[in-house]
Amino acid sequence: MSQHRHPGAPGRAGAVPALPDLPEATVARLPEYLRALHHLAEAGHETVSSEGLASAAGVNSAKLRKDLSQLGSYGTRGVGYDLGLLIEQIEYVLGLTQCRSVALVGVGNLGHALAGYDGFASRGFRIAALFDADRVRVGKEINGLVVRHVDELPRVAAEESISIGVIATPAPAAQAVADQLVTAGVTSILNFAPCVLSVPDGVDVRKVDLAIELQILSFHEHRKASLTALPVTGGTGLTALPGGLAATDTQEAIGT
Amino acid sequence: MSQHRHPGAPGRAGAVPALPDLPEATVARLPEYLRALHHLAEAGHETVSSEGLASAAGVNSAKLRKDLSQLGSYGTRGVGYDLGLLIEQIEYVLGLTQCRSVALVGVGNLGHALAGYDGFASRGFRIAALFDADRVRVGKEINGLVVRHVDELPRVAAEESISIGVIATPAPAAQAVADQLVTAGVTSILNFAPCVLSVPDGVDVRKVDLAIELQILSFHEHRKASLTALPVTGGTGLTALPGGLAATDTQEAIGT
DNA sequence: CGCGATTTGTGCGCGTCTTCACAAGCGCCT
DNA sequence: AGGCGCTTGTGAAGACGCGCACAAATCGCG
Repeated sequence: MSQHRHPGAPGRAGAVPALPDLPEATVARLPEYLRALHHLAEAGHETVSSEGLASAAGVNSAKLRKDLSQLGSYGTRGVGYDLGLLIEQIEYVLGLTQCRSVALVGVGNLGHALAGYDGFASRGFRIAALFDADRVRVGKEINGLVVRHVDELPRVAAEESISIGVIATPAPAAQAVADQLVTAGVTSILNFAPCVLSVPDGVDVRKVDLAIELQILSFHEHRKASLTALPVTGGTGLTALPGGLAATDTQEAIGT
Repeated sequence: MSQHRHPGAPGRAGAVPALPDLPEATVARLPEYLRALHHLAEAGHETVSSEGLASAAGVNSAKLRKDLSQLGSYGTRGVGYDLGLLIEQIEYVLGLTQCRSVALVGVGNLGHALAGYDGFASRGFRIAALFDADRVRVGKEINGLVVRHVDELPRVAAEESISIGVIATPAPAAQAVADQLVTAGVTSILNFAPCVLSVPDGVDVRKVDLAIELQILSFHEHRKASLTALPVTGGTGLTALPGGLAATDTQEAIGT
């Protein structure tokens, strides 16, 4: 235990070390920690305490320590965490040590923006191919990539060893595209179309629906409005706090 | 109890009926139910069972019933839910009976796409103003709206009675924009910038980070790859299911 | 060398969310 | 009118996640 044991250090060749089955909530936060770590590293820091990293990531420090402890013991008591080591570990666990190729289907309004989004490349993702079903868009060049027809998906996916598919088509076309992606061997899909995708077992689907986010905010607006309408109920109401409180990720400062 | 009581039917004038304090997880699913309901209504259905609506929304039927029961009793045993009534109720709870005005700050790559996204208008949101700090972009017209300088935000926000602010700026500018939005009286923010926002109490912030979604998928890819590397452990491995299984919202079909 | 300051790692209690299973209620058919 | 099948609404139990609080460990300094 005293010896630093890297459960899955990149140096260890072959024999994948069976990732330690992290809780889903932890996995969802690791990318945020990673971003905060890179930010701190660029600022010149060598180490960081759980408190410092937690505030940079917008989470509770105990939660952060518990999350990191699930990756192994990479901190030093009394000192904190070594930035380089921690970045290396999280990137390994997230599978970012290899550059992953992404296929983007649907270069309409949103797809066009995604194709040009530089946040992907900077995180180790390479948009390897663009597809669309509209013959008008096929052949157009976006950000150095030529839009291909979606029928070419199986062939190109095999050539480029696509590991993630992004669906940015209208909702009616999304299921067919998902089927084609699955047939082409893609086992992870990020879906921006506002619909439920049906995929076989073993395929991961994450959905991002921009309108849903607004509707959730709308609910909270509605609730806040209904509360201020009867200001008698609550205790002191909105007591103006110091104001330095950071809202946690996708969570409102009010309520709890 | 036998009498249908609408806790907050839109007909009831004045005296906001104190929304019944829904669980956050339920609120996050209501928009998905709403979308499925509209879809079913367009298909000509009058009523729907919890099973039918659940599969259309990609969730467990028991969960759906519990979610809807928190709004009140709007189903009929032996029959199901009345589409029209349920749509009306959910829209009321989510605060969608009034059209909400949205201010979009940052009309770069992503912001440009958001400004042209028709999924907002169809859900009752009106993009009322566009802002940017770059003088080059100010004055440009996008989708019938003129881009204004961000300094005009306070004045315009008051004129247009903005209720939600969307931040689509680069990360370094996001905090300053958030501060300006808060100062202008906006209490709900949707943040696309990859950074943590610090806002005073009472302000809701939801964050959407496209790169994080990809990193989560990358983790699952990595895990799946490490599992197939040792095919002895699991039971029968990927037993090809009938294939009609719907993946639940932002949740993978594998695992658990 | 010892001690105190500091920080990590974690056991534990609590609240939330999910799921099962079933009683209660409704409509239809005979 | 009565019974039967179907569906909702909900109690209870289990799983999961969160945050406190503290023991264990490490560094620096006298």
